[in-house]
Amino acid sequence: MTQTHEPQMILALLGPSASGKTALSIELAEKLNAEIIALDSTTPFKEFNIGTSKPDPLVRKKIRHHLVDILEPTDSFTAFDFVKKADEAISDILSRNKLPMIVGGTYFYLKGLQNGMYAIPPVDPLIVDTLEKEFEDLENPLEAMHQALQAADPTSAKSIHPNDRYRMIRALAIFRSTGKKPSELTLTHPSQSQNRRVWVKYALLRSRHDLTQMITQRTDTLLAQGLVEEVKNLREKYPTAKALSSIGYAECVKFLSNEMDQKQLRNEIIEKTRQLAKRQMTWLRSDPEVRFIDSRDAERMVLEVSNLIFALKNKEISP
RNA sequence: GCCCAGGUAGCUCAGUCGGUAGAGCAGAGGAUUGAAAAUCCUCGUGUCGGCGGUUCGAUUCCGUCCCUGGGCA
Repeated sequence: MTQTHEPQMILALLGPSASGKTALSIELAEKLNAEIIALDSTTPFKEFNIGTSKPDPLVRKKIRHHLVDILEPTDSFTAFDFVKKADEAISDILSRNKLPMIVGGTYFYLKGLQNGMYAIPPVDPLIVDTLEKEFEDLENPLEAMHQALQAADPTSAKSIHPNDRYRMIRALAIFRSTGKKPSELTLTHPSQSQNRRVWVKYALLRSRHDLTQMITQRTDTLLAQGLVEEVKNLREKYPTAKALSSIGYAECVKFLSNEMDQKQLRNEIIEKTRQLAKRQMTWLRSDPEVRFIDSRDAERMVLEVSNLIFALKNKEISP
């Protein structure tokens, strides 16, 4: 660790869906002179507005948001794309002497950003297609897949459940495409200054009861804002857009195809969102670095973070 | 009023040729490295509608009552 490079602090504000991250992030960003990077899988897409609960343009004029509205609805977006773009945004924000603040609930992306991703070229989709076809006609595709994986990379076969079709295909595709065993790949970080970075991660904690209420409330708001109409247009213009299968959108698509009524639509969006929130909580609990806070602790957070920034600038602590 | 079909887990329903019961969904917990708002794993005791009868033993058979559908009057 050289003393010539001062540590760089990155703040993350996490929490389950509808926990109130967005509102709090605006407040914090103003007080901490921060810019926001959206940690989200659907927010990058233009025209997906209501269902993604994007901050409105007025707010975004005040506080700069990165990774929002950067892609056409039919573009693809992966964890790797996120890591690359988020890393660029971090460097950019730091170069302007501001605080990068990552806000969102897609923890899988954050993990990639913090720990790095496999340094392999993208797998040709054709390889995946071929693999799918190879197995689909067999009498027991899952078992055959697992056996193939066992032969290619026993370590992966041990850690991937025989029913986890998606991960088996991915591992086999990596093996076929690179000739390397997925279990032997190492993670590489896109940024050279990675070891200077200090991560401070907070997560908004809410009681299950409160969260359910907030999810219900938000679902009603989205519907009142015209989510169905938005989906109707998007489905006509971009029927193949991947984001149409995300929560809120997928349910509206079903509603528009008369597969459910208005009441079921509302209930299913609430249900799916709650299930998402539950999975998000599992990620957060598994990370010992995450500090859980109550939304009323915003002032304390500002103080803590300000002190940390000051300390880092004066090199009182080392990363 | 009569006839038929039902009343079993929070919901939808299997099942027990009589030995106190199990799936899907919901719910809870977990995993997770290029689709992740995706995908996958684990977790199932409930007066088997009430009361009586037969029986060593009834949720299962019989009787009766109640409730819900549907039909006939």
